[in-house]
Amino acid sequence: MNSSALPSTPAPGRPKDMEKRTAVLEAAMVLFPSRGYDGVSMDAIAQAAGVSKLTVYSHFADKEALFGAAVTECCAQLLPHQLFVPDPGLPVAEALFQIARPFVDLMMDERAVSLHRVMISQAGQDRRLTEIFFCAGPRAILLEMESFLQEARRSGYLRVADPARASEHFFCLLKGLGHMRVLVGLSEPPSSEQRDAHVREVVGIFLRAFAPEAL
Amino acid sequence: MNSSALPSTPAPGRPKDMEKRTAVLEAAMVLFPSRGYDGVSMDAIAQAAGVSKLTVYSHFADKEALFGAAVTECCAQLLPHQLFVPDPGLPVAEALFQIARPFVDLMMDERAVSLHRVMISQAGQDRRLTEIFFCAGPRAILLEMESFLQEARRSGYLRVADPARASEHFFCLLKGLGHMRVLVGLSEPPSSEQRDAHVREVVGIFLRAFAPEAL
DNA sequence: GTCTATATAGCGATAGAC
DNA sequence: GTCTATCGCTATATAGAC
Repeated sequence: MNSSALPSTPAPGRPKDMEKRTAVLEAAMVLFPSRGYDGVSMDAIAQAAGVSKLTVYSHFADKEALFGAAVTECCAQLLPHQLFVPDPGLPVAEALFQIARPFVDLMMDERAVSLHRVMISQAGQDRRLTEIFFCAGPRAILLEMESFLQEARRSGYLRVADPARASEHFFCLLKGLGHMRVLVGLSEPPSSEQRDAHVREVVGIFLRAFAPEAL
Repeated sequence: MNSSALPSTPAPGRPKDMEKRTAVLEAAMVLFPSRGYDGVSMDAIAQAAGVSKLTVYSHFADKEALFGAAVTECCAQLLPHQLFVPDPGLPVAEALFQIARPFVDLMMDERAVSLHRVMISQAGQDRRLTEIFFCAGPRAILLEMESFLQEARRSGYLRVADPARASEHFFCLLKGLGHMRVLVGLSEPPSSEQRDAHVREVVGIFLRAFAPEAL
């Protein structure tokens, strides 16, 4: 598409183009989650990016388009961070802990919390964007867990009739009331020790519910 | 305070006062949760209430005060609706179902969902308001469940070391992924049959995790 | 392609008539 | 106590100079 090797006309003038575009996008990725869609103006984004407002409009059609790009990029950057795959051959309880502990850290991450807030506050506005968020976030994690549970069932370590549903239960327990409290701004994220204790408790419940042998 | 029996001066002119006040408050209780704090203007509230904008300002100091009153009233109207007390003498599984089923209905109630959305989107704005919401909502339900679990433990029907934590787990499982999907606007609330099945599954998990005998 | 300056519109909150 | 009309401010989006 883009001819980039012509000496005379090296594509009519776009050297700093991408730099400014990413500056704008990065500013939007910080401001939108932290202050909400209505809470941040195009001026604020332009100022934070160190460019003029019209430069923002030259790269993104309007505010909604910039918001969509920012959310999409946030999803992409937050998730692959760590896709919870436990070491093979570990006892089930340990494997579950290795999956659960980074998940709790992710859920308490300030950026993830802000992203949740802004997606919830924009519910019903842009369905395609919601699906992007959900598929890149919750859905991806759930699928990872589902395949782990299928393997554990095949090996006889767990008795899960419906791995997809069991995955939902597991992560809902992990989020717990703590996530809700942080989401509404009532609590600070828990300490590392509190997270450890919480994860251990949840893993215990999950095992009592789905382990083949009775405790 | 208010002398209401003087024939000559029946309190200098306040007959329709409360009527308009409630009209304004009811309009705010509908509009704020559905369109968000920034999404609704004082003009819109005045128009929906059928009064002038200055009438709104005569009853509520500013937009924040009106928002606070609306949220507080929403909490009061949504909760006492049904404070989940099961019939005494019922089997534990049945009692849990009687607690859980109306809770799921409440969580899927459009007004409750909208209230969640607006509280989450306003996180960090007004801490006192957040506490009003949390105490009137989640906290009240959790305390009810906690006392039920204490009684069940005393009777030997359940083996819950920490009733408060077990209550959290129970309701987090009940909310499940479905609540999240509705919250972000990805799914419609589930059908009555789906809710039944979900509640039965969660009660089963809870019992396998906390019942004294193994399944 | 980028910036300063501006058009247009809507917001929260207020002043004065009845 | 209630309403019409308006101020002051800020937002999105655009027009013209370099």
